[in-house]
Amino acid sequence: MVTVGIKEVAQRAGVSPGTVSNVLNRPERVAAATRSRVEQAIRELGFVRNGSASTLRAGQSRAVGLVVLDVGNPFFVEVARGVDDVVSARDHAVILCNSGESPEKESRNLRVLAEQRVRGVLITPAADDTSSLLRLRDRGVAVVFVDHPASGDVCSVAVDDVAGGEIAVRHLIEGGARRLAFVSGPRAIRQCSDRRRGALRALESAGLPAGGLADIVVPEMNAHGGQAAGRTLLSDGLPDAVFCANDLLALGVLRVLSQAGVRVPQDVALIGYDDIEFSSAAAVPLSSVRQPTYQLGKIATELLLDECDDPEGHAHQQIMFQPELVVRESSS
Amino acid sequence: MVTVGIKEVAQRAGVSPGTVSNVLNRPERVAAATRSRVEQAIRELGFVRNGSASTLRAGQSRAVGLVVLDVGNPFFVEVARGVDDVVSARDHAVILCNSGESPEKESRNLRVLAEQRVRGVLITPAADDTSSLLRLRDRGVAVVFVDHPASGDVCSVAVDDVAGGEIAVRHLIEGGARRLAFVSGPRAIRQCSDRRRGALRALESAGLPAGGLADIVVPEMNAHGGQAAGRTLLSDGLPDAVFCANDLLALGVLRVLSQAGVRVPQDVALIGYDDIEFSSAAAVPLSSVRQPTYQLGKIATELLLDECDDPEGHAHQQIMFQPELVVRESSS
DNA sequence: ACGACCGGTTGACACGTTTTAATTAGCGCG
DNA sequence: CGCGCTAATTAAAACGTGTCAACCGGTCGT
Repeated sequence: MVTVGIKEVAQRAGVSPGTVSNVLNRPERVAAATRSRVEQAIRELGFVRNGSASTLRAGQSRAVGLVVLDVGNPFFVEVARGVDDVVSARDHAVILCNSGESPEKESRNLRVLAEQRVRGVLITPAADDTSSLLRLRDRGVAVVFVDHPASGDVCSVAVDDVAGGEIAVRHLIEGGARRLAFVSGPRAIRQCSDRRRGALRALESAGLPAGGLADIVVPEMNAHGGQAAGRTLLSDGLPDAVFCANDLLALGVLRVLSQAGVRVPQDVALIGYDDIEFSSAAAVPLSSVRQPTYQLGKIATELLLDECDDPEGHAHQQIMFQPELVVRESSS
Repeated sequence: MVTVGIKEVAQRAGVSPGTVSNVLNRPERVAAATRSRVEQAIRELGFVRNGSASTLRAGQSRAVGLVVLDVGNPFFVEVARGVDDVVSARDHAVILCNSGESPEKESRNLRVLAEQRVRGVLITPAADDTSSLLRLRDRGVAVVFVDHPASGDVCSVAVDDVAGGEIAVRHLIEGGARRLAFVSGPRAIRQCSDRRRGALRALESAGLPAGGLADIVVPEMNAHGGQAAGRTLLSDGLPDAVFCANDLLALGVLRVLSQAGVRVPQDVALIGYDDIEFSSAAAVPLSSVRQPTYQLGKIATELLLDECDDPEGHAHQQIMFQPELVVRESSS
């Protein structure tokens, strides 16, 4: 493998390396004739710019990192689409990382991103301790929280999860439920604790005791976790209704209950969260709480790149969307 | 932002930059006392190695590219898990790219990967023209085809799609179907044409005319495409059975048919492909053709990294798995 | 006691690009 | 005809790391 660099191109085109660099980065500064000569040399030699060298010289790359809790969750895939569209439009790249809800994997990913000298990081933190992120920010890497509200000195884009939990549970109560269960991942995940807070608030408004909400915590917020939760529900005795912290959990629960002969919604009402595409196609179409997912990614990225492009004149914003109840068969 | 590099660390630890580099890359060559002094300096200064400089010096990065047809498809997400596990275990990183079945986006992605000087590329090609990939390979970037059989001079890991199409359609015929429809993405996608070939072969074995298979081609192999196909089926007149080139298409078809009052499988039998997790939880649990998805990613990555580590002593392999029929309600 | 040897460390250079200041060529105008 | 001006191009100096040959002080073997 012969390494063809900028100077081989220069030699072939009969110009200096600097001119080749100009053709690549500020074509308007070089005479048309020279430019086309250089471009031809590039084609003939199959030259590809060395990104590491550019990045080294520039001090930072034209990439941003996106760290999500679970790439297997369609919610985050949709967020990633929003991110990717904006990032591509601004001629940057995305490095997608999966933390799998684990703080250790998260910090490993952040280290890699720091080594790559990304311009900024979009992240849904796995734990409430965001100190390492703020350290990153102090080292000059812009940070925006996605689906995680922040305070004051950092940008964030989120959806009101307390409100979401509240409308979900209010809906279940209006359907006649009195004894409820809340299925979620670890409480350390903010989405889980907030949605639970909303649920409790709905109970309170309805004059029901907080004890009316049974907590079922599973280690991972996916369909397997949901199935485990479903088995717990079966052995512990069924409530009137189940509120799941996301749709994957709800689908898992639905599956186990159905196999055990429990009818949804007649025996147990069920509602999920995120309104992923598959929910409407489920065995029993799933009620859910819809979030502006694509927008979340899109706006977070715009905030991030704006901050990168003008770090001084940038005012941190905390944006909060409102979720929306989607009622289907599983709860009516 | 002060840039703290290897020499600031060296100065603080009272050693030369070369020694710091050795601590980072070959810790065994440096005396324990010196090493811990350097490590402490690293911690105190919050030093993070500059990946671009390493890559530049080394000539290639410790990353591989993974280019898939659709990150929204759980099939590829599962492949990506297999890739990620192996890549992480070998202390590398993966850059995930989405070609969206478009050759243009694919080549854009490949250019970025080439600029990043990745060690190798795992790719499910969007079109049959793989010449640009072979050019990449000649430039020293290892290439492994994923879910795409190759010939001779390149590694590949695939599943026998002709056999998959055949067992799917044989199953439908055994269930009594005579007039069939095949819903797929563009014929240029190899998976589509191969599965169709298998379907035709099954028809032939059963002594049925090739005209018994109606083709419905949609631009994208996702649930939206499936819904479009479903509407076409409704307006063109229903066949006895529908074979979809993947589960997302099948879920879309199922949805439209159900809404129109068509009963599955009584009025129309339906089978998908990939056996994604959601298929078993669908309104009518979906029959499908299962592939060793995680293995696909895992083995492809091992092949790739082996080739990178020993380019000379590497013999290209073409691995072909056999798919497996999974019968559920939608076809029985 | 002397040379060979060895583990540990150093310094300098190379990797490929971008950028800045300097140089040259071209041109109109006095 | 020469002056100054602009446009085009160039040469050289970074960016931060990895490597390699050289070096140094000490230990072992004869």
